[in-house]
Amino acid sequence: MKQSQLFGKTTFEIPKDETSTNAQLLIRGGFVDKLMAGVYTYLPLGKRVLWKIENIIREEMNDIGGQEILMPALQKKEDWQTTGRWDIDVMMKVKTFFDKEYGLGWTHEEVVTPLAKKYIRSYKDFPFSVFQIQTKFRSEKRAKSGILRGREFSMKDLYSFHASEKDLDRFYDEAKDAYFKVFDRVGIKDQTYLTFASGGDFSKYSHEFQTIASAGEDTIYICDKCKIAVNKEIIEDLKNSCPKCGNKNLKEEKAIETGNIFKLKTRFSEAFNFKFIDENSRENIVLMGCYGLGPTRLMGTIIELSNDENGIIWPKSIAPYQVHLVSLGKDKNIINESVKIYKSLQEKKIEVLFDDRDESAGVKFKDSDLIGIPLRIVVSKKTLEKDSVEIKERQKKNFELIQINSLIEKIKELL
RNA sequence: CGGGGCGUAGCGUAACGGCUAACGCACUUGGUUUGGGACCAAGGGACUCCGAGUUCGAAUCUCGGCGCCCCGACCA
Repeated sequence: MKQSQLFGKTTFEIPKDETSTNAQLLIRGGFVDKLMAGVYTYLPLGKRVLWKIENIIREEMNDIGGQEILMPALQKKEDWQTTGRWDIDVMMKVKTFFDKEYGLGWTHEEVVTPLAKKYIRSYKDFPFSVFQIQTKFRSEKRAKSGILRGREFSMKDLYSFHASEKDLDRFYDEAKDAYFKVFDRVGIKDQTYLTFASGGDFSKYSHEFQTIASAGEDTIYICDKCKIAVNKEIIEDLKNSCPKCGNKNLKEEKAIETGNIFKLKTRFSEAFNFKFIDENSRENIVLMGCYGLGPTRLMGTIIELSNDENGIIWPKSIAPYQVHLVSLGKDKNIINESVKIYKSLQEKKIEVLFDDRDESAGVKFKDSDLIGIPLRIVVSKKTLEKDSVEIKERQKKNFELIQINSLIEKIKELL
């Protein structure tokens, strides 16, 4: 992609109404645009990052047998009334000209349960799980912290269905592992803790995945021995101790809830009377689990964790482009060589953003740091005199001069 | 939803109740520059959030609405 053609623009000014790091950097870097409180447009750069995060999640969900579907965001009022959740304050409702009401989905149990019931009757069909990556709507009383808490946001929600509690437990653990694989691949595993939290109206405890960050809204207590944590909301129930080893010496931290998994058990299967026929030809109630992970929140969290005074530092796995090719100077030779390199990278399927703009070196370097692409390659008069280009990793201070004919090799080594 | 703050050009800001609403960034044209947010010259762009009121006169004061941000409560 040529940067001169890129839709979206970097800006030096800090948006007045944004105080969170993620929103400031995303807006300044031209990744997102705010339409209103908690509602953002993802511009080309931001959309690419989101796309990569979603794909990582998608792969891990596929790996544990999740089958991707897409459910409607516009939902039936009657189904929400069935579970008694129609009149919940986070629910956004829409009304037609003829006063017919619909709900906008903030979760999908009310769709997925009747859906599964329609197709599944026999024990032979269990277990199974379906997931989607979709837009959720929540009427937050106060949207805040940039893309960390929006009123419209992207969500991966997985729902699993089981014939026995034992099988639900098994899958629940597999999902837990899959979540940590996602956190590992997007570079925040070390800061992310499996956290005991309240179970809502479904079960005693649920598990959250809490990522340590000063921008976090949650307070958790970490047991260093077990690498697990407890959410403040239940720490007193547990007598201020680790639920695994009883350790009372817990460390308090601020954290962002990046994921949440629940054993729903029979909460929704009962509401919708979702039963199956077992081996003995008897009817049995279905057991369910649900597993949420928000790509947009994950994106914001990663920025909160990975930035410096100059901008974002994207992990390689989710950077909008792998390489930022920056040409300095208007000299024909420089332009020709840069275009040549640009084309050769494209041929090798290396994702490259080519800063071909007629801007000063200062502007280009500042923008490059702000956008935060992992590898920066500079082509200038100086480097060309030695048939070379300069290559620099975003998170490092020093650069290296490298011969143009061995550039591709070097890039592959660094990526 | 309670408390606080703020709405002026695309963005960031200025303007005592009084002249044609000013400046920087961005944008357009021409020229000089090109290794860490360059310079010169010439331009275009505003129903000062909306609606009432006070006043000879309102961006400025008053009331109401809407929006945005922060703190809290609530929440993926």
